[in-house]
Amino acid sequence: MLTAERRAHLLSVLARDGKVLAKVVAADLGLSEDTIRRDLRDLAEEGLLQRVYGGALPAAPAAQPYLARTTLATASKERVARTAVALIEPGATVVLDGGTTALALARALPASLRATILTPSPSVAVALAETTAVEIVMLGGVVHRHSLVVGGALAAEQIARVRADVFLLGVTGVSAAAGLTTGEVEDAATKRALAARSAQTWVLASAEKIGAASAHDVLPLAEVAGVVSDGEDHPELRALRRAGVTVL
Amino acid sequence: MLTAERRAHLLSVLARDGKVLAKVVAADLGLSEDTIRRDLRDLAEEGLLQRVYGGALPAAPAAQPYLARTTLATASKERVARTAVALIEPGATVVLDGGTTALALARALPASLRATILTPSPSVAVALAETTAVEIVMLGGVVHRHSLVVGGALAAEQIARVRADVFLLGVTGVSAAAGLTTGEVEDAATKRALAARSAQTWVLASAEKIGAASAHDVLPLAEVAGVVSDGEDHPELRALRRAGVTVL
DNA sequence: CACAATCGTGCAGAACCGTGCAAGACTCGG
DNA sequence: CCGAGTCTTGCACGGTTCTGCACGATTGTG
Repeated sequence: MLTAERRAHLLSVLARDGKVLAKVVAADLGLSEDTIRRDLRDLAEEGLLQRVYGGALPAAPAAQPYLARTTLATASKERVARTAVALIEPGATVVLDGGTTALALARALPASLRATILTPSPSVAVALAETTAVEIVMLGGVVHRHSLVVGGALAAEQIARVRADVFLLGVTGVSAAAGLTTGEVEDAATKRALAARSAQTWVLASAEKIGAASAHDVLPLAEVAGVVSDGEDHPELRALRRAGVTVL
Repeated sequence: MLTAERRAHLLSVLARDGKVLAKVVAADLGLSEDTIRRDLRDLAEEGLLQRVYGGALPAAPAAQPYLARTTLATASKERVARTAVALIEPGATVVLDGGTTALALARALPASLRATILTPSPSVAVALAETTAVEIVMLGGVVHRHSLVVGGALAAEQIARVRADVFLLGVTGVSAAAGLTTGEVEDAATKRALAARSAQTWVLASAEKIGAASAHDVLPLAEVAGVVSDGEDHPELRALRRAGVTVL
């Protein structure tokens, strides 16, 4: 029996029973417990299982690497994401902003979509790499800790050389009165720059953003192609429509 | 019996049983184990099977050597990460490469560390943002799907304007004979460029990289300040030390 | 606290590996 | 047909890796 075989057997027992008892497996395979223990030690070293007294258990649920903190996408954000997918045409060059709604959109993209997606957000880039086959261009710059988006001179310089078909913009406030607003002054500048270099700008705004206003202006509503939201019956959405804004 | 015949037989046994035992096949064919071993070695070199102690197994589904591992930082990588933390001095400007070992390092950094960390990897940037207070500079460029690292002209251009104190380099192979190697040709170029712009380069190499060689040369060992690894007693590490390489 | 199960470690024997070497088989030009 | 060169094969040797056992330490249990 080969070492690799034996280890595969250990892992399959683990998968089947949810645990491995060194003693039992040793008897099953006709080997000494020492050998099994050594295998378990090595497998634990590789992170494939978790060693415990008497045997082993499945590896600790490998602490979700990223976005553990980034709050999970709410149902509202997911609805917005699904609607916004339709805005991305095959072959287009798209700028996908940062933020949890954009992240939900990145995850909602069909795996087969062919497009080029530019993003200022490392977490969006990771999500895209994991779940889609699009070409991903990461903007460089200083990473803003709270919003997880790049900014600064380096980002501005790169943005100035970009030309995109669609910009999917995330903000923290959308209101008929205040327009589009966000909480970070520097993010606002980056978003404005991205909008200026894109043929169309669509706003991704989950329900709780509607009617809200934050500290820094991003753009007036007149400069965007429309807003993607949910919760049709929200009075503020009606106000936006009356003001001539397209709302999906 | 012709060599080609014999090898075809080995592969068919492998396909039938899922494994090949050198001893058994040698007896079956009436040949010495040496001959079989040589065949297995050559077939493994061609990537048609995977050599293991005692025989061979089907070639590893070389598919996703990166992403699958992204989630699990093995104990070895974590040890390397903890050792490497000492290389980052407060206030320094550090380039932290991509890869799982670098990711483990990002997570191992003390939350209070003050430093500027430049990285070509979105996942490293996310990890740094989540667990540390360092200033994070994300390099821009096309995100390489497998390695989760940026590359291309945009990245090269930015790197050319960087000047860092320390570069913590991740590779997939470190050997006294082949030097530092990695699996992606473009990543190799990016890593070289980063090394060229850093005062010191240290290699992060968890145990399984030691003695391994991949397809593309990154740097000769002479051009790095040292290698951070674990598994003190590895013979290849002794060889590296004899060759004058600093090993932590 | 006492007892049993389990663990880690050191050790020796066995299995396995790579390498060098020599004999034989094959190839190819003359 | 012949001989030089190359390739293949089996063997011998030294080194490495794996495995089971012994022993003392550690952990779990009543």
